[in-house]
Amino acid sequence: MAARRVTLRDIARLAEVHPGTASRALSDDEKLKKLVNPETAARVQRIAKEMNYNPDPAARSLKTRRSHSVGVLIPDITNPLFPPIIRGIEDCLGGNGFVVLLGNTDDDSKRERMLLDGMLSRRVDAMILATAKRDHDVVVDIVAQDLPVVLVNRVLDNHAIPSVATDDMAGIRMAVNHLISLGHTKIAHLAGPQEFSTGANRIKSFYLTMNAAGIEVEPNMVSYAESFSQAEGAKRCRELMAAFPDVTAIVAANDMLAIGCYQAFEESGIRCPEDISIVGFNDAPFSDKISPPLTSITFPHYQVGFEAANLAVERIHNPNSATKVLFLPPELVVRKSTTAVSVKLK
Amino acid sequence: MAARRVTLRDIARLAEVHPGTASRALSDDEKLKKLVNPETAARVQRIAKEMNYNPDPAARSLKTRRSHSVGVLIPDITNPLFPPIIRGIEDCLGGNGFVVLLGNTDDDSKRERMLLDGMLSRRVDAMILATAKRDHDVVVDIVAQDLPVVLVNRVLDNHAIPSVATDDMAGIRMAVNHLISLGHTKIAHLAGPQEFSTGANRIKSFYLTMNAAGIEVEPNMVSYAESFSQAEGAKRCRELMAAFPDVTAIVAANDMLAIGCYQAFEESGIRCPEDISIVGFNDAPFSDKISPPLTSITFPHYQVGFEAANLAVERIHNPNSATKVLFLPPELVVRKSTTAVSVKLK
DNA sequence: CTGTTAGCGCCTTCAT
DNA sequence: ATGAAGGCGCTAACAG
Repeated sequence: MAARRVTLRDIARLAEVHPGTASRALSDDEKLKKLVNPETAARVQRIAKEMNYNPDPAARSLKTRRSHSVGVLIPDITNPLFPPIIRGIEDCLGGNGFVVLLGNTDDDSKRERMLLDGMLSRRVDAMILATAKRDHDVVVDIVAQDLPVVLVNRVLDNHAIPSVATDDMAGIRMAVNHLISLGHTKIAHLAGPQEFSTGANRIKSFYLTMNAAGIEVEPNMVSYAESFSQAEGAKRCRELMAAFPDVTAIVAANDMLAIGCYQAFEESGIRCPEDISIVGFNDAPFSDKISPPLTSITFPHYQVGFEAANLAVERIHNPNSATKVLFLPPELVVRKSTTAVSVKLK
Repeated sequence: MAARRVTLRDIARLAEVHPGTASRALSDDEKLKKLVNPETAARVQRIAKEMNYNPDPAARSLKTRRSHSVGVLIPDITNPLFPPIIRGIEDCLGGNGFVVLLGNTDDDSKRERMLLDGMLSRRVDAMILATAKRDHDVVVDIVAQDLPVVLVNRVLDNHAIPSVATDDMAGIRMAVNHLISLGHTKIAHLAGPQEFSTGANRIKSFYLTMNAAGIEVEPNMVSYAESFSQAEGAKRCRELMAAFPDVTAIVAANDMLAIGCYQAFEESGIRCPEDISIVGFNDAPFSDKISPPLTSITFPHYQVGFEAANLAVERIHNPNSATKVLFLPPELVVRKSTTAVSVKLK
């Protein structure tokens, strides 16, 4: 079995033309294709289809220096934020004839480096990173190689690289204003790691929005999580609640952190939303199913992935295209974890 | 920038040997490597490292007919069951120098075919399928091409292909016996699609276990969902509750279906677990966070993926290795969605 | 132990 | 409009 693969020469022989001609007839490049007699071309194409000929990507790639693959680096596919983004990326890339090489970095630079090297040596045509730090060495390395890069979800401070994300500042603004409109003023922020744009922009927006509303943020009422994880959420929340028993609401930098807070609440018998309101960010799948259903900031994950892939394709075809930085709008989803302040007896 | 890539001839020239020798010195194949003078080999390797030489995968692949990539087909990465499995697959494969090509089929054969063709033409060294039907045409096509295949999560009726999954029958047995031990006898089964081993084995085990306990299953107290989705779960649950108001417990073929039931319960004011107990299957992430936390059958998703990849690697290196079918043990996780029967006033 | 040679399958410039 | 020829970077069979 395993019949020998049909090759360009096979179909050339059958069509009674030279392989070179067959190649042109089958070329995607319109300019080349026009150089061949329409009838011959048609015949070649028909035969190719009949034999269901597929050009060998290795051979083609050896010649053209294109692998028709793009590398995608994410922190961890197990984080529910990423599956829809990846799905968007794959759908777009697949539709354009590319294949994706996926890698999980766990936000560990050594791992990231290794994975990147592997992809580079496999000659990916572009990289899509969901792992970017605010000023990311790896990114500059890649651009130095003249390889197209696009960032998803996290962006650079200087917006120097094509990126697609949601507007973190706008999202947090909605979250804070929602709480304020509910009568809250003692609002804490559980911030994410500041090395990522997501962490940094969200905290910045928190301060800005609070100030704009004329509410002063007490020092230390902003707590820094070291990672976007449930465990960190729980830990920081405990500290926060101990230090500020009169806080009536928390803006968490993402849903994982918020879910960690749930755990801390439960431990100390704090009821949500009766005693405290909380809003998350990302609207991860299942944020609506947990108890209480989490008020969160949602954004179109799938589209973010899709558009990022689109930018990558654009860059591959035209490396000098403009450096687009695209923000898709977030939305507030009010569920059961937020409610109007009640007088809280100390 | 983008200095021309360093090639085998470059390092051969620097090492003052013939490219052929350099190739051997750098070969992974120990048998070949031994044919070269240790000193020469060392020199070549040193220079290769200094120049940080990376063999061109396209060229190598053109020659060797190996791509060092394996294709992975799953129904939908957005289904929370899959991320940990994929992570396991990637970790194992990555550790063995392979790269993963991922595709989402949505359980649609046309899509599957297309994706498969793409991967085949890219000369993947093996395929891992999480999409298998109980007798799967696509699978036989792949084996016909002499390409290693391994199945994850879903297996074939005849176990003719290397596979890794959990023991569905054992899992359901635990679920049913748990319910019985809680005093339930009016137990319904919300079955999954019968085209998949998961659906078929779970229903089979349901009947077997009920019978073994001397409980007769009333006709129609088993309902068939057309897909493993929340929507189907809700729909079938409504029908079930309407037809059998005296049911006190449901065994759902997976968590998605169970969550759908939650929705149906809520609609008709049925309390869980007070009025009805339910157990799911898969213990998807967040099944512990929903309300009430779902009693479910868990199994080591990551390991299942990892082992499947392992089998694939084994097969790549030795196509004639035994056709292993590996079942990892499931476990019952009791949470809040199941409780002892209470007398139910009609 | 090492050099030689001959492609793998495709694209593309140069002739014709 | 098509044929011819060379080579992308690497490996492997064959000499020496």
